[in-house]
This record gives sequence, structure tokens and C-alpha cells, in this order.
Amino acid sequence: MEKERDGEGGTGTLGKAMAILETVALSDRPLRFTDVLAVSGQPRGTLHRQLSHLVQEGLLELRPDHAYVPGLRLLKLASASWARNEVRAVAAPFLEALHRQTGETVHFGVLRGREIIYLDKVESRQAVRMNSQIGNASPAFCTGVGKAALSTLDTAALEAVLEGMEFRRFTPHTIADRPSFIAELDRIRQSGIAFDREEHEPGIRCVAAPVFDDSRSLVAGVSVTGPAYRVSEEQLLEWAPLVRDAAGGIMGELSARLGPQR
Amino acid sequence: MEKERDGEGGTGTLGKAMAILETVALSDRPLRFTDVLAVSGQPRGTLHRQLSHLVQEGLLELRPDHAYVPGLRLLKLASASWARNEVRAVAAPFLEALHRQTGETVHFGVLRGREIIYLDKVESRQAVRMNSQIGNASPAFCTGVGKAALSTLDTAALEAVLEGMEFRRFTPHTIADRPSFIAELDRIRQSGIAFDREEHEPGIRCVAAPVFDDSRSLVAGVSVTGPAYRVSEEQLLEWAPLVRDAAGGIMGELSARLGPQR
DNA sequence: CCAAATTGTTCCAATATCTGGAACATAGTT
DNA sequence: AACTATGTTCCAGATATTGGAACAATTTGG
Repeated sequence: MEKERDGEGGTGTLGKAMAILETVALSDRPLRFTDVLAVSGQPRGTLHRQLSHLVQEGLLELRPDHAYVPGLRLLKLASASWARNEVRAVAAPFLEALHRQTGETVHFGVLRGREIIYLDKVESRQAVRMNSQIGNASPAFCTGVGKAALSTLDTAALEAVLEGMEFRRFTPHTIADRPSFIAELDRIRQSGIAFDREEHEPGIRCVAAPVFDDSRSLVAGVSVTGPAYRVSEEQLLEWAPLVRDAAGGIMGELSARLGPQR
Repeated sequence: MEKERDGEGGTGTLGKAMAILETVALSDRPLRFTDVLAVSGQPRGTLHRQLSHLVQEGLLELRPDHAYVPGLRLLKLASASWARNEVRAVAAPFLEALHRQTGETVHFGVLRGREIIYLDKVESRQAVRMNSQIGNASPAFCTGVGKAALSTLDTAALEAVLEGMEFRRFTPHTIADRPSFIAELDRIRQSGIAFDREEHEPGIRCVAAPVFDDSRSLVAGVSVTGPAYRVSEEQLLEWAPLVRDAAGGIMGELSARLGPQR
């Protein structure tokens, strides 16, 4: 058997189980046993038992056609994770205010490694439902919220994140090399505002501000997003102070509410 | 070491990890190490490593004040689970139609053991956000959706669910004993419609219809819910056909879309 | 201010659990 | 029917987990 794989794994059995769970859950199509086998690189017997355990625990479901799909137990757990998230609860009223002021979509996401995980979203005219965006992970380097968040890291922490970051080019405007990206972060630090000029999705612009605490145990961001045909770059500039105020308000409330007792 | 505990566990390491995760995630307050220790009944060293693993995997987070809270990785996984749920996707348009017809809140949930897990919810006038209800689990025996779902089970399956069901009395109207409940299910089978007459929450009424497939591998329900002051029992009766039609529509679409290939 | 108690963390031999190769089933195909 | 691809089970050997006890850090009380 292999000795140690370094980078990933680490948590023994649980880590392997989670790796498989994520493979299946984050795939965009149902995977059959053989599909997972190819990705995981584990021996058949082993993988079979691991998948069985995941199914028994309700984390995966095995459909009659032998395809594995994410299980409902994940939903139950996540609903708790979301409902009890203190940071999200503190931010919510500020997000709603920002939405009323701008009329456009407001996002709130936290940095996790090289990704931004969206915790909340406020937008208008749309049937109410768990937005596909919430819980979604996007690359940090090409989103407004992500760039704002990254701009607050110190040199060491930033280096750790940049190390091995894949600058995938999503649009012609994506900042897709390290020197340009570092220059961009400098501009963001100066102004306290990050722009996304169609860097992640064509036709989508956004203005964002960072939300963080002293120890950087929380690194997040707020943004206002809109379609380019409706939201000019001048418009983004006008909204910048509002976004910065919202971010400031959230930080003030956080230090007041969470600072004392912890 | 203990040999076998029967009832729970079963999946070895993973099962134990999930039990702890659930303890922490579903608790209504942040638990400290000792709190978890008391509930889990495991030795300190063991529990400590298990919690560490969960934290390393991002399923839990350890705050500076030594309190464990649900981690963000759960959100990421759940978002995939929700977005890719085929049944939910099929049901969505019918739920929206039902909401337009009634103007009240529409729920869609699937039966999982003795609980209903809500997969979707459509309601009006409310800021868009992941509804706290989605992913939430409610007892099946006292909700409209739950009773509708249970009414479709055969004797054996129903017995398995009733076995050990706790008929907690949530309101004065809760049907809280087995004979009455079985009689209620008979009525529901006759009419194909379940009512919740303030049985789960005071002041909340609801009318529901079951959604299921031939093999009962899917057992779910749709409902329309409203406050008693606005929604009379006569109103519920008027809506019953609409709810039944929505349920029928979902089932038709399901058998058409999922039947052939699987 | 120091002692005692509480809470959290680390260590390691014993052992339950997981691993993985191979044999065994079960579809699906020619 | 023979063949292939796919899924499932088995068991000796490798590994991770267990749980008691010792250790460290924090809080409480005299």
C-alpha cells in the first residue's frame, strides 16, 4: 500500500470518503461505479465498500440504474450550516439595504482557499427558491468578491493562495497572469474597492468591497452585480461608496457582536 | 472494545464521524468539546481526533473560543445536491403554477424515514434567499406533506415507519396516537388529499397531495400552506383539486422523464 | 497569589477496521 | 451459447482507530 501522498488525504478514512463524496456530488452528471473507479484510482473492492458506506449514511443515493447521485442528508446538514451561520445573519440586513439602494443583485461570499463560497444573495423579481448560487464555489481570482477578499491578505497568506493558483481565462477580460493580478490587488488595496469588468462571465459587471476581521480569520466580500448593458462602469463607480459602507457596516456589527464574547 | 451496537452506526468510521457531525451541526447552539463529549459518550482522546478530522475536512469549524460550528464545505456539497436533484427540477414548474393559482406558500418535500425533507418552497413577497425551510426536516406524522406521503406506503413499509415513531404533540390538534393516526391515513387514502389543521404549528393550515412512483422508491408530497386567519377549511377544500392536479402533473412528468432510461 | 478543578491536547500499545487482489456474480452483446 | 463489461463478495495482510493515561492550559476558589 502507498505510504503517504502528502498534499491531500490526511484524515485517513474520512478524508478518502469525503474525496469520493465530492467527486460524485460535484460532478455535473450522475456517475456510475466504473466512472468513479476511473477518477478515484482506488481498487474496485475498496471503492465499492466506500461507496456502499456513503449510501448507507444517506450522503449518496444509488439509483436503480446504478448511478450515484448526491443524497438528501447533505441538504439537511447544509440547511443547518446556513441557518446558523452568524456572519451571514449579521450581513443579511446590510445586503438587503444595498439591494434596495442599487436595485441590482447583491452577493455575499467568504474566501475559502482559492475559492469564494457564496453565503447569500439578494435579487429582485424571481421566484423564491434556494438560489443555485448559494453554497456555490467560484474561483476567487476573477470575481469581484474574491478579489476584494484576497486584497486583505498579508504577503505570506497571499503567497500561499497564489501558489498553485490556476489562472484560467474565463473571458477575454480575465486577468490571467500573476504579475497583472498582483498589480490589480495593489489597486484594490489603494481604493478599498474591487471591480469585475466582465472577467468571470461575459456581459456581467460588478463592484465589490472586502469584509474581514483583524485576525483575518474571516475574509469575505460584498458585491453589487449587473448586466453590462444596464450597468455602466460609471454606474459602478457611483455605487462604490454604498458597497464600501455596507462592508463597513457589516464589519462594525461583527466586531460588536462577535468580538466581546469570543 | 464493544462488539456491535446493533441499531445505529454500521458504517464503521464514517458512521461515527457522521453521528458527531450531525450532533454538532443540528444542535441549536455552538457546542464546546465537553458538550460533544457528554452527548457522544466516547472517550476523550477518540472524540478529540474525530473532531479534528472533521475540522480538517472543512465539515466543522473550530472557532477561537473553542466552539464547534458547521463548516462551509457542507454548503458547497449541499448546493450540488440541490441543484442536481432531478425530482426537484421536474416539480419546480408545477410548484410555481400552484403558487400562482392559490397565492399561498407551496411546499415540496420527500419522505425520508420518519421525516419529511423539504426540497423546495415557493412563496411571495420575501427577499430572495435560501429559505431556512429548504433542507429542513420535519416530522412526517403531523405535516400535510408527510401524511400524504405516508398514505402511499404499503402495510409493511408503514409498519416499519410507525415502529418507534414518537407522536409528539405539537399543538392541541396534533394527531398524537397510533389508532387515530391510522384512521387519518385511511381517510387520506380514500380522498387522495391530506389536511393539516393546525397540527404542527398553531395558526397554520395546509392541504397536501402525495407524489410517488410505482416502486415507492420516491415518496413525496406537495402542499399549499397558509395562516388560519386567511385560509379557511373551505378554502382548503377548494384548493384540493389544484393540489391533486399538481401532484398528478409531477408524477406524469416523472414517469415520462425518468421512467424510460432508468 | 497559589492550589485545585476543569477543560482541552497528546501519546502509544492493543485491536477493530480498512485495504486490495482475486475469485465470483450478473447483466449486456455478438 | 460464448464473450465482454460491469458490478459484488471474500479474506489475509496493512493500516487507522481506539481508549486509557499522562500532559498542558485554562478557569475557579480559597
